[in-house]
Amino acid sequence: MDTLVSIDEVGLGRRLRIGDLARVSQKSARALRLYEGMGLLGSHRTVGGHRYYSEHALTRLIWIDKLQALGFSLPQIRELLDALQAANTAPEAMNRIREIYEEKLAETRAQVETLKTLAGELEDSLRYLDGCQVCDPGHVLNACAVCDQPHAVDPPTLILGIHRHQNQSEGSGDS
Amino acid sequence: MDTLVSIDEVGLGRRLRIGDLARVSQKSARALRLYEGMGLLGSHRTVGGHRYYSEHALTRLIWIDKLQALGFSLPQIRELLDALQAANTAPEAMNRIREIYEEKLAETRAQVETLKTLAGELEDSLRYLDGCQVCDPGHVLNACAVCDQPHAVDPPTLILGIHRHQNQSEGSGDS
DNA sequence: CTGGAACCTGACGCACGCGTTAGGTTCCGG
DNA sequence: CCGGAACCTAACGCGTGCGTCAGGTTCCAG
Repeated sequence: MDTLVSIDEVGLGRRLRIGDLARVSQKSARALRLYEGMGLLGSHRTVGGHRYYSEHALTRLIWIDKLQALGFSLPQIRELLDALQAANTAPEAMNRIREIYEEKLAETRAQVETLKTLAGELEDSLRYLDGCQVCDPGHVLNACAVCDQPHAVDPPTLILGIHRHQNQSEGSGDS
Repeated sequence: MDTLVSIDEVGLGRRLRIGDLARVSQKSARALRLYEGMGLLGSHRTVGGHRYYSEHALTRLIWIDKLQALGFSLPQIRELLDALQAANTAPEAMNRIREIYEEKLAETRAQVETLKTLAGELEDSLRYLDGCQVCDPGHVLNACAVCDQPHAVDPPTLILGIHRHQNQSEGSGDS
């Protein structure tokens, strides 16, 4: 069915080649080699030097992907793994993970709030622009520049920033 | 022409020097010059070449900052301004803005959902790690590697990715 | 008028996460 | 056994957003 190599019957686990893993993981082969070079992902090699991966590699890649989405850089992910290696006992290692995850959780929640706020500002701006629908279509941009027609509300920040007067040269200052 | 009048009394309002603007905007002077070079921010110059900004510059910078937080790159912000310049009528310009903002709004909402999901996974992982608290402190990392103690639930993805066996070389034995 | 702070224009550096040749080797179905 | 697809390493390139000299000029309080 799949282009996946003949695997199932082998019983030795899934031996994915780099192209296969790239496909299933949605990463490029380049990325996989990079991750390996950075110590984020292991591989086996054939005598000829070709990489082979077990199915665990996919788990690892999904993990990496999520951490990336959470804002970890690859070096940071590396540090996380290093911290594990450095730990002598399992609880010690897990506590390190816990610390990092807790910190990231707080960051992520904050980021969610930030984005929600910004989304709200986008909504405000879009609502504000509804007022522009009624502008005279012949209204010259320069004469309007974010519309001097009466609006129900004050221009949101995301609109105000667009105002003329800022780009190359302002005319003599005047509101 | 140039209303380079010395507006002493206006005080804090107008005529900011680059260092002043940098302070109030939380941007570096380097960034301000960069923005200007990219056409995102205008300035006046003294005869000697020093930059001066009106208070509108701060509005523009706040705008830029929010767009950056929304994921716009500086070139994209530039394009946005270019699109405005290219528009002949105000409604045309505003419709362009509207399109871009609507698209970004959708993106942002999606991003919020993604981050919420990931935050949830972090929470799951932290809860899971609670089970590790009871591990034998002498538990050797290699013998545990994300703990082989009984947990109430299955390891979340953000924990599974940590499992040993992936880094440099796997032992051939599957676990 | 003067001195030191602030500013100016290059220009190079850096961190990040890959993409993309280039030139050669290996693998595997037929 | 063969040929083309897939793989290998090495190395340079790119887009993004600045930081950071270096070397010189300007501004303004005193």
